[in-house]
Amino acid sequence: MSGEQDRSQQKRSEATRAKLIAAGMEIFAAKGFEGATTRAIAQKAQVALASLPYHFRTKEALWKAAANDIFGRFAECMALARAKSKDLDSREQTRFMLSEYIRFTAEHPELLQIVLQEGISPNPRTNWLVENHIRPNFEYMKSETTRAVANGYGRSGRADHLYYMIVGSSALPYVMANEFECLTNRNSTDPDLIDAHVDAMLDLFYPPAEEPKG
Amino acid sequence: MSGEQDRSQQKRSEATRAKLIAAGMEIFAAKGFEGATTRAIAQKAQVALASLPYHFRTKEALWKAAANDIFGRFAECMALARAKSKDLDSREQTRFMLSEYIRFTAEHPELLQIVLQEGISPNPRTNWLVENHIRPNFEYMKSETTRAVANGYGRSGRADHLYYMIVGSSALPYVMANEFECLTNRNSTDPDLIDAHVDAMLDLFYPPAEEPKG
DNA sequence: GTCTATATTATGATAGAC
DNA sequence: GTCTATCATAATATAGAC
Repeated sequence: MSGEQDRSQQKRSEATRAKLIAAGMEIFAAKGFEGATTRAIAQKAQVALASLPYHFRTKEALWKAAANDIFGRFAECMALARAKSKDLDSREQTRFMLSEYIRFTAEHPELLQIVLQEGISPNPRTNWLVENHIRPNFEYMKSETTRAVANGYGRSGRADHLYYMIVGSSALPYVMANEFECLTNRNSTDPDLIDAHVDAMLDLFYPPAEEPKG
Repeated sequence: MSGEQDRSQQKRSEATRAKLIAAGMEIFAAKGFEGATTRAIAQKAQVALASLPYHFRTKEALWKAAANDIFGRFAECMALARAKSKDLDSREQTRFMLSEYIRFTAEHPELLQIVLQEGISPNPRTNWLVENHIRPNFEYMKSETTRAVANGYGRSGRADHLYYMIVGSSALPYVMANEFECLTNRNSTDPDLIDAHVDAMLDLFYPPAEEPKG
């Protein structure tokens, strides 16, 4: 029946789109927009080169689709973390959110890699990223750090510096996983290393409440 | 006289080399090795395209020359800082070294930008960078953090994480100066902002000795 | 919808005049 | 040593068969 054929073709089309987004994400993250080639993306996705302009019209449209995809996953992860931690006290909630942020970054370094690649030098994608995805997270992180200071356990100081300090110290081992391994002969995404990193980060930015003596 | 002509031509040749290195540094930092084009470099240097292969044979050789140049400046800056702070006590010395590191990064974001661009994904340049330039700095930073812990004012924890945490939180506002401005409408290299960032970093990683009470 | 084939442009490197 | 002109290749995007 043609109805079944339609559905089957639709599924195959959707699968091609998804493969292109996954391959694009990987290569955009690794090489940046200009360094990534559509040939390399199509090859990694194992589809014909012409599928890319067919599904996304341009390289830039694929890039935006990849960015939307990874930021969507990130938003889901953060929403889940917020739901999970809603009954904790303020300090423990903040600590949990930061630890989940670090773990997401370790599992999906492409997020920060794409942001970095396009945030370094002016290009048409910086503004798009900032207004569509980065600013909401920046505002959330600001509210979180403000609340932490108000409740007596957070670092004071400029919110914009604090944002970049937290992002930088959270993400660098995973963004530079390649260099990390080259330098230390260890994989920064080993569960042991991630745990140690999370502990060090929490201790640095939001140390636990001191045990009452005696 | 031909001797004078020789010297004059030698000077002009040296100037062309220097212009290519400066232009290359800027463009490699902004776009990465693969995203940078020799045409763009030659144009920014205001020399003919053919001057690049003449002086450096390949794009890769120019990239190495640019990396050597910026790491050379960095080493000079750190040596000077060490000399200047040699009479301070351990804590103040460490604080001074970190503040000079941050200020160098703010003035020369190309250093970390180049490291980032090539440290994200495996390529023939990662190893070269690590063994020629990054490892010595990593070892120095490790000795510094170890000494800080031994003397009771440093953060304990894994030295490799501490390295990436310090580098990430020091450099991100300047590496992403473009995004920073887009997001906050301020220039991260404003002297006021740099001072505030240095203060926040020192307070976070190496807080000053507590004033004795009364 | 997917493929092969191709038009067009831009790239890294080279040749040869001056 | 520097330039203009060019080669050979690889890039993005499109055309057209199936």
